[in-house]
Amino acid sequence: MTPAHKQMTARAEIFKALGHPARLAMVQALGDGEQCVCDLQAVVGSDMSTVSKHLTVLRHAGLVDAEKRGKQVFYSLRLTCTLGFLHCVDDALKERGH
Amino acid sequence: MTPAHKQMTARAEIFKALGHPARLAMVQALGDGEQCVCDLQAVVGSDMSTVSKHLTVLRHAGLVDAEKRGKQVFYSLRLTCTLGFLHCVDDALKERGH
DNA sequence: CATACATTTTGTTACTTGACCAAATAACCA
DNA sequence: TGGTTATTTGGTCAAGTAACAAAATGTATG
Repeated sequence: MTPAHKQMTARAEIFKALGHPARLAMVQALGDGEQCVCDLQAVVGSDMSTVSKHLTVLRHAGLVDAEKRGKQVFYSLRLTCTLGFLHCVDDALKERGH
Repeated sequence: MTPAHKQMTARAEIFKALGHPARLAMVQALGDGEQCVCDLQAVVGSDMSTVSKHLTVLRHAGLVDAEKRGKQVFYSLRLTCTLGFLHCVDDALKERGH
């Protein structure tokens, strides 16, 4: 694998991690500050185990950080520039709406 | 499906489209200006039919535009803010490298 | 120590994706 | 028109992804 290809693969991991509605919703929620898994489950509404797996994907991609405090695990947004790009994406989607 | 969920799904389409090394490489190449499919095939090095399918994904996501001129089809970058986010992603990856 | 609680891990199953090949379309040229 | 080039489409198959349920882990509290 060439270095250029390696770089593209590393980048793609990040986009793949963001390429799911539930994970995007969680990233957006984390824009307001850290949240425990239970909070995020309330946001996306799926099974807790499913939510946990989604968070693992985001964590491995380096998009979020996890910190255990007591019984709970708190997640926070690491790659905050994602929020800015989300904004641009939304503008583009809005335009297409008409 | 709630409107919020619908919005997340629409966003996710865009990230999914970017979640592949070949498609990212093509988006980056298009940052320099429009390119025909043959140029993009040279960039990613896969079968032309594979490249064409990748471009279909990018087009459906609204990330690129296509215009046929003569025998060739020229693709151009539509969602140019992607390049800025790519830059931020690269910075994050660079940090992690050390 | 036993129990309850928050989260993760491990199956299992259905579904989606990506690669290549071969065939189809579309535009130009002799 | 017949041939050549550029691109897309359809088929097939292996690999990856997502959901839920059940079991496992780790941490506080009675």
